[in-house]
Amino acid sequence: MARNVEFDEALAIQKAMEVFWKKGYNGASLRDLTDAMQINSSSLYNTIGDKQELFVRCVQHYTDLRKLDWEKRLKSKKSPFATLVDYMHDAVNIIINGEDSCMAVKSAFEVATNDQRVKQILVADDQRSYQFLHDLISKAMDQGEIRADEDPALLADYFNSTWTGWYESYILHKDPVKIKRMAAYFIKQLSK
Amino acid sequence: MARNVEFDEALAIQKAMEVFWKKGYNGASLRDLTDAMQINSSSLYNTIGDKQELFVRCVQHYTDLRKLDWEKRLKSKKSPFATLVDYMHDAVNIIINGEDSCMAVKSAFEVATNDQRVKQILVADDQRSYQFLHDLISKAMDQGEIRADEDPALLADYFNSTWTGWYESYILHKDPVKIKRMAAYFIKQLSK
DNA sequence: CCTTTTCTGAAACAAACGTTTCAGAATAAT
DNA sequence: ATTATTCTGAAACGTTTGTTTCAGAAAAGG
Repeated sequence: MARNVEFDEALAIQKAMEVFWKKGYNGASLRDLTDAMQINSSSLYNTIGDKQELFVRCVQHYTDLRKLDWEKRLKSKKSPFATLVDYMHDAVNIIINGEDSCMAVKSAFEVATNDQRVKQILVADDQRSYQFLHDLISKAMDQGEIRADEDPALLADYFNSTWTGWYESYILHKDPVKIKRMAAYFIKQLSK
Repeated sequence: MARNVEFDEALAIQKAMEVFWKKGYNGASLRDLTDAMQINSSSLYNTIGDKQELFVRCVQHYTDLRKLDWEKRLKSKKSPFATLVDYMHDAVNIIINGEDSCMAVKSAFEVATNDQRVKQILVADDQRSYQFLHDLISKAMDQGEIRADEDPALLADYFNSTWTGWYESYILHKDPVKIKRMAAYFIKQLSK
């Protein structure tokens, strides 16, 4: 008996995510957001909610995309170690070619200490990332592709936390070679 | 022929730094800042300048403190490797016991992409950190304390970027053991 | 002590903030 | 076609933002 929502909510979230990604939570104003989403603030408040709720949805969306990527990679027909190397390679390219650093990392430092819902989403994301790495590392050890004298759980944690510093390094130095050399060193250490 | 500034500027910068450190640049309001500094905004604008200028001064102050710490450590009478291990140990304790993560890291992700002056200060800080590590690693190699088959420049870069991820990990998981195990693994890899 | 310069406190500033209101347009079901 | 319900756009809401103003208090130098 009534009208339907006019705008594409998924698309609007995507656009809002890009704004938050670039400007951060506090740096993005509601005008910035509604301009990008191409909707009126009344529509936003009627459907999604306030700024915090919108941010939560955007972070969720961001981590959903990563989840899909990991699931796809786990189905790869390459060997576990080759899949790991591919993943590392792609991640380095994202750091080097991306316009902004990882939204999950930025959000962890800016808002995860204050907003428990955001923190929870990021924790879940981090655990999936860990699981992905742990899976591949364990399999690679079983197949003798990487040395098996280390704890895969430790290696997964270590791997998982290594990226973040590379993002920071690239923000400061914009030096692709630096990142590539660190990645190569990391891979070399895993295998030997 | 006239009055002197009434407040202690160094102390005021220290207080402002603590606010920025905790809330970030965009999250800290001028009221938050002047409340902590215990000065009127007119005094702030007469002496230091606007919010951006104040932030620059705070980041500068933060990195000055780090510089002093590195200089002190370089004068240590312990061996280079022992100094490195001490440094790592202290850094882990700061991550675990500190109320907030590193202000340099937070600022890199929040403002270094927009504010060139802040970026410049952080780059200089990063280079000093690199130099500190490179010094110790080179000396430790010369003395046979760590294996000398790696490039000290690469190791210093790698070392330098490793911390950041540990801060993120601790924000999300608040797990001291996780951090300590990663630190132990790192040290073990250097020496063997 | 008096003058001159400077600093301080409180108030005010316009602009921007996140959010709400509401009349009217839109549309699904009757 | 009418009705009932919902969505949209523009405007306005009260706060808070960063910044400025200015009268008066403070004090160094003559």
